[in-house]
Amino acid sequence: MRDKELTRERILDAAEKLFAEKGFHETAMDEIVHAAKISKGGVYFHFPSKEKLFFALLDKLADALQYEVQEEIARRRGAVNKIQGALGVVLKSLASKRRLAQILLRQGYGLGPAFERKRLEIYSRFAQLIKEHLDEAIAEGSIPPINTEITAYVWLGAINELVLRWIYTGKPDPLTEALPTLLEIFLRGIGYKKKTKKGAP
Amino acid sequence: MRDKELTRERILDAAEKLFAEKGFHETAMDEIVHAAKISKGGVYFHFPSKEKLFFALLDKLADALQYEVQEEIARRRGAVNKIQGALGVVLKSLASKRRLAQILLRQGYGLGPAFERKRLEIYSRFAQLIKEHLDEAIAEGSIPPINTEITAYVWLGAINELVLRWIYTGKPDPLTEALPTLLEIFLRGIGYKKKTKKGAP
Amino acid sequence: MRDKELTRERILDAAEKLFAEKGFHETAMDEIVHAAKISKGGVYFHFPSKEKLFFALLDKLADALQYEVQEEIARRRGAVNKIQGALGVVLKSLASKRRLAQILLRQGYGLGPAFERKRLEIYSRFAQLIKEHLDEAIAEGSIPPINTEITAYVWLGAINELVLRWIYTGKPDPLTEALPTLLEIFLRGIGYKKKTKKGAP
Amino acid sequence: MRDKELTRERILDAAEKLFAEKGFHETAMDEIVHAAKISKGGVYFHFPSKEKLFFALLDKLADALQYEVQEEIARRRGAVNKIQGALGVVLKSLASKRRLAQILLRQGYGLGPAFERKRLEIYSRFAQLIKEHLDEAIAEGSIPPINTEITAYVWLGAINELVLRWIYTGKPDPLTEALPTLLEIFLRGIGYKKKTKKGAP
DNA sequence: TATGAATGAGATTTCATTCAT
DNA sequence: CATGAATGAAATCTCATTCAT
Repeated sequence: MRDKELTRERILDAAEKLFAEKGFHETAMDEIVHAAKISKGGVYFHFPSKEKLFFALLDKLADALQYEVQEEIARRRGAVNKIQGALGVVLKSLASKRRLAQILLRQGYGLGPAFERKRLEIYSRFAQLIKEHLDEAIAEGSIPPINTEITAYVWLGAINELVLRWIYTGKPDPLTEALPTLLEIFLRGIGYKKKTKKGAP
Repeated sequence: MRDKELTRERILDAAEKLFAEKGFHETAMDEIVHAAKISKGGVYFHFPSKEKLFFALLDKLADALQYEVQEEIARRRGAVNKIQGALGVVLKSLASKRRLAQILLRQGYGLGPAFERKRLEIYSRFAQLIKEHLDEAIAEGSIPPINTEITAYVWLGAINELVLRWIYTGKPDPLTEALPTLLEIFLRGIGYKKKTKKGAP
Repeated sequence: MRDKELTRERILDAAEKLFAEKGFHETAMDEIVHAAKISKGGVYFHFPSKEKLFFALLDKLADALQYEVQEEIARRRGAVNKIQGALGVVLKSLASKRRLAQILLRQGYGLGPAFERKRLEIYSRFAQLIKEHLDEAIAEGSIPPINTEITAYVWLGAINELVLRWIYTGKPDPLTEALPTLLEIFLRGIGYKKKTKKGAP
Repeated sequence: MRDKELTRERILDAAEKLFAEKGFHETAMDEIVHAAKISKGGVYFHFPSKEKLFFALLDKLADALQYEVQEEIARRRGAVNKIQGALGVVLKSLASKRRLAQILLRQGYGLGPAFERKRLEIYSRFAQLIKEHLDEAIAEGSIPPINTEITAYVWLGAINELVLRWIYTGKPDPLTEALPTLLEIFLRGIGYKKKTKKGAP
């Protein structure tokens, strides 16, 4: 029982490392088998195919990130504040876990319909999260009405691109240095105006 | 003499169709050979490898799009106006040429370092274009200072994601329906304020 | 477990037959696969490339021949006598195993540097064997001093050429008919004088 | 007319260089075409196939070497003396023209029956030359009777192996350093006794 | 004579997956 | 649960040769 879980984890860890470094097609099952110190049959016992293994990994990573984000959201008050916190967590997480970023943001494109569906599903989870709080912010009156669905995808895409660029060029260093500009663009983009201290013009 | 160019085009056309439909790895050279009505050796005479063929295609498509964008930019006056025009052209182009979108935005991720480098190179061309005009807008005083490089990538990523989603879900239909929201978010995000008619409050 | 070894042998046997008959380049992996009654992947499981398979075969054959030679050497007394025995064994072996001769003597030339290095390595094993006993014969006083290294290669080359000619022209028939002349040339060449019965002039 | 010959020579030169360096199979017609600064069709105009080109080259080189050898033979008197001169010329020629050695001695093995036939034909030319003078030496009474055909091939093989080893290991350096040992082995091998000055025992 | 684009059969190699042990 | 030898379809790429210009 316990061992079973351990083996599964070992496989997922090996897969995470290799998929992140080399991509899905460039990684051979043999390599995963070797890195996980298990046999071929062993991997196929736990995961029925390479594709399913990849998807299981995506789910695992997305779940973990979503969990962190939701923790942060729960910790904060106010829709816009929650959003700011969430963005910060995402950037910090991706910055500190390069592999996570590589797999979640880079892999799963152009690998055929099944892969794209999976990616879309995962992204829509996060888009939904953003959308909800944007809708809440509008309801609160913190920001003017806007198409929150499009906005959510705009934000996801923006983050995706910035992180990808950071992975490859190393800029900005650290990645989180982009956070203030990003927040400025995002919040201004949705018409949010910082509350000024009393007596401001 | 002339025929040489024609054959090259025929190969590129076949490759464009197939790569767009099925992706890089899912497309076999045999299929391209067949679709282009040429022999295997013929393809390899013009392109030394499948990868090089793919890159040549990316360049060709990116060049065409960039050309359209720059035409539009040249046609307009005023940095912000140019930017608006450019975004419109990009969205319209991608909307009307699904293949272009599929190849430029979807392929080339997670296919290994060489592919990512190429994608980065192409994206940076467009980022540079955006950046230049943003800098100009700041110089003109049309918008307040901002990190224009990050902004450029934010925009590219946002467009990328929206188009990808459109390709898969068909929403929004038509894609260009997203343009007003997009412009609103983008322009507001950079602090641009629509010039109000004289006498407005 | 045991089967693994058997498969390996089956592949090597098929390769021996085909390489001997048709040469390295003229033999397709497909033919070996078919002759060995195994799958393509099966061959590649045991040998990572056609070249490596060829080298493994060379080693196997050279090992076997060397073993026979050393057995004969151990069986005899006296350096010159050992040498005579060894030459006899080599010629008899090559004469009775045409394939061995074809592969060891004919293949591996002009197939690129890696092949030549291998051939050189194998030949130097036999050259070393000859050299040792020549040195011993000198030490014993059976023959006058001479450059034994050059002599060893001279002998190898001579045998090589004779056997090659025999393979192609069938002359001399049988090959071993050349043995007396060969021994005469070789032994006289190193200044060895047959011990004459007592009282000879 | 003159140009035709020049082009032919340019092709042969390029082929000589490449075949010597990389071997027959490793050398692509494209490379020869490029090195000879001619077009594909041009090469095929002068030589109907790659194989024929190779054979033409072998003939050219063998002819040149044979010419040198015969010049030397004509210059000397006495069968044994002629033989000594011929061996010296061969070794000096091969030593100074590495390419010649590489092609004449290394190539043409294991490349299929046509190649072997060609090699045999060329070697038999030289074997014949040696045999003739050995027979003469016997007729002169300079050496005792012996199987001169076998002896001729023994010598050829010995030279072949020594030169091959020199090409790869660089030893002996210079190659001609092996000449005295070689002559000693060869001449002693055929029972030749150096004429001693008057009054020798 | 010369060119070089085009041919197309064929070669080696890869790799996800299976299954007897 | 685990092993790893074996499968076999499929993929990319090579290259001697041809032929219209």
